[in-house]
Amino acid sequence: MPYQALSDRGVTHPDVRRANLGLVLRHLRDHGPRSRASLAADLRMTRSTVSTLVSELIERCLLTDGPLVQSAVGRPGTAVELDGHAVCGIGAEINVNHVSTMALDLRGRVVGDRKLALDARSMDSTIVLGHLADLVRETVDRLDEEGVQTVGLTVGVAGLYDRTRDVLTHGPNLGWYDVPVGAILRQELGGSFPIVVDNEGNLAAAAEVIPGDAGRQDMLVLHGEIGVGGGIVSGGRLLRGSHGFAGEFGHMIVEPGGRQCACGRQGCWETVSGLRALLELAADPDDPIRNPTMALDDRLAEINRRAGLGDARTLQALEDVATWVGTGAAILVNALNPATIVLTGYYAAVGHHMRTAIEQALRAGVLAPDAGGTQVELSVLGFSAAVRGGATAALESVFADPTRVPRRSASAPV
Amino acid sequence: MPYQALSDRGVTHPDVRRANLGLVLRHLRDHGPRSRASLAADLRMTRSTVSTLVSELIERCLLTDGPLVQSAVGRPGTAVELDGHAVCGIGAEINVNHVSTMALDLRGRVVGDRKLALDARSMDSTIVLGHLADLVRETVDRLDEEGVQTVGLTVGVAGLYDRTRDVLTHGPNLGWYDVPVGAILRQELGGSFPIVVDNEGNLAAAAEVIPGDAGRQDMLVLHGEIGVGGGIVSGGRLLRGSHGFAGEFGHMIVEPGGRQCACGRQGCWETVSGLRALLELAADPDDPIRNPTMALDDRLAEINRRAGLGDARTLQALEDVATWVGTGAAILVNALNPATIVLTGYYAAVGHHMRTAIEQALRAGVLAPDAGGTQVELSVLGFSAAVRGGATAALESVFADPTRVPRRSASAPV
DNA sequence: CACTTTTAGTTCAGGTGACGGTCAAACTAG
DNA sequence: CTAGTTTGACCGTCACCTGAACTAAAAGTG
Repeated sequence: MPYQALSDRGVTHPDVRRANLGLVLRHLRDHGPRSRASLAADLRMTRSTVSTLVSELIERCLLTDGPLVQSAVGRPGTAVELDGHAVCGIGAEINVNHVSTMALDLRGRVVGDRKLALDARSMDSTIVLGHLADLVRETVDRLDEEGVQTVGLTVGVAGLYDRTRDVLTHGPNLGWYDVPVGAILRQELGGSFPIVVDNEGNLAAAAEVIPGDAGRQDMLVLHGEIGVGGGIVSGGRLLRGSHGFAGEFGHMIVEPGGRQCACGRQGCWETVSGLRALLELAADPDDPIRNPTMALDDRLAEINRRAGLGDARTLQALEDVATWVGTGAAILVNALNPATIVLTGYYAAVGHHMRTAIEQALRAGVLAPDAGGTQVELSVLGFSAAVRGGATAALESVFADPTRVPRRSASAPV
Repeated sequence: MPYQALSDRGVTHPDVRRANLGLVLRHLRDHGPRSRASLAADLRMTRSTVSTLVSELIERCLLTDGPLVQSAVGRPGTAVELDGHAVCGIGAEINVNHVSTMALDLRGRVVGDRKLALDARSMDSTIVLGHLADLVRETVDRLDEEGVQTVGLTVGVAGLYDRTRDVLTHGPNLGWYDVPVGAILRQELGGSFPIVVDNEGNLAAAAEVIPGDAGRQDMLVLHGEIGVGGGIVSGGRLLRGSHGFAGEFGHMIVEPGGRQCACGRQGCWETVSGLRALLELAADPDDPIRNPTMALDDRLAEINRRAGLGDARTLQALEDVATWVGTGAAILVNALNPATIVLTGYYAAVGHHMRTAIEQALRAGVLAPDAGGTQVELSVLGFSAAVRGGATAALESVFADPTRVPRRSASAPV
């Protein structure tokens, strides 16, 4: 009989410890550094309990004592804060024209950032994954020399990733079908840290969660490039669906009998809200912004420039596309009632010219008054959202169970 | 400073006890009666721990010793099973033409079922709620005399119920706007058990969850009547959205510029997939099945009869509507990737004639091959789904924390 | 039939870890 | 300098899970 994950198992005393260690760690992440005494007040624990928890977290190099904090009267407390110097999580991304990695420390700071340009379509998948493994190995080894332990790797791929079978079933952009990405990478990199593979859009969505921000716990994240995708966050957690295929918004049919889509269907949302629709509306075929060899950032900058100058055609194109974005988003808002819609990808770049029309279409298409209170925001993460989300997901395991990081010698006094 | 729910608080030893008591209770619910020893094996706890947990649950009248079970060799164990005789949860529903309640015991058996016909539109909301409170009070008092304690009431209303403000903001069917249903009922009924109000469609969706059935943990529940609504279940939990407005599928615009909807928009899904669309396609205005005074069940039975006899117009109408149901469902399946779509309301009644066309439209409209593995099923709960879901939701609090039910004297030996 | 084996359920000592009280330390206010 | 306040460490107490020992009840064996 194969290993079967039991639905649940009994809670033991070490579980209590784990839960409380995680609670302290997450509280410091979500609400910033503070003294042991205020931690105790916030978390309704006794000061003695917090003291032992904090000292254990310090032994595990996850916290450090910080500056003294004085509050009105009494003995000042010593603030404790997250220690970024012991562990990191790594996020990676496999795209058509590059593979890249990003390492984040416990505080969410970038401590490693690699990118390798390649043409994935012309190469075998194992070769591409080998290159990615090299990038990861270099990052891990370098950080290891600095005493930083890698706690996990989360890889984002463009396509349908079946999490139940751990296989990329459909990666049309990469030309990959039924590739067991996770298994191949685990073989390449060994088992010193867990390796998880997920859909790129889902990871980018996860990156938009801001711990402690109520408006960022129920989100619809819309990612626009040539294709349109994204993710759904509910109660701070990513909604993946039964196989992990959730978030394929681009192929919702919003206009039956509408424009032909690359997927073979007609009227998919991305045919009217994707980057191609915007470019075709905004410019003639010989216009430089429709030159595919030009860098995307530059083309978007040019669109912004023209819109800023009041160019009628550009503004109209942005408005038309924005109306479709809002119309499609309204469908999802009726179903999901998110607190926030976060626009990423090219939407984030030119979104300030689209926002009004999006919000208008949203109010028109959502049953609940005022679009059910849903706010539209532009992402500030840029195109690194997916790798950042991957690294964050890897770090999440430490916040969930700090005992995954081994105890080291207590802080050596100098 | 008002009471502020802290994001989290420390885990204490009594919490361990609570968690383990709940674990045992839920395991018996999900997997059926079994001996203490097999509980220990399933939950990875020691037999001694299970023994104390079980005896505490018996003291709280939530479990009883059952028959002996013999397995091959060795001493037979005494199975323990859920005891239905101590507590119940109550679900209620406020509809245009009736208010109703249903009480379920811990095993999910119906121990009370009341219904009062009334015309809600012609009455003040407080009067209607007074009638509902009477119904609930009678049920609670009767059960109380039998020694059954009510642990909670969950009320479903048709309309947009804002869970953050605890107010029915928009109830067009009832003609209710900004009615604080929860507060009114709490005043009527006193505070002896918690009262929660939720959207009817959401509760009906929650009722479709089958504990322990993997295919019923990630669901899209579609409820068809004149309007179309439903709910989303993710990981066994209802997705409510930031204000509780999730699940308003009927007003997704699936056909821009399409048929006029009662909500004022054009092309809403319910204009092509609701009961009215089916009736108008299937029969002329003077046909008895379009007679609104005739009971809905009878009209649906007549449609089934005609379809069964092979009537071309009826079959074509069912197929046309089913194609729209599948087309709209495909939009949501792309976004959510549920394991199962459960059809309720009139869909459940005539769904066996719609299923093929729905599945075909689903496969055509979902990016993932084979509709992402999503299965279409017909609900067997009928029109009582919402009250049943409400009662289940109320009982859930006991499964989450069995210590909510007080200890009584140990089983009196006769 | 007595005896061994196997499984079930209870009892009790032991260990983990949170709680609560005490106390020294460190600061402010008068 | 003294009184008052808050912090953080230390320690006894208590809740509750674990594991070993023990009894109970069945089947199999000679």
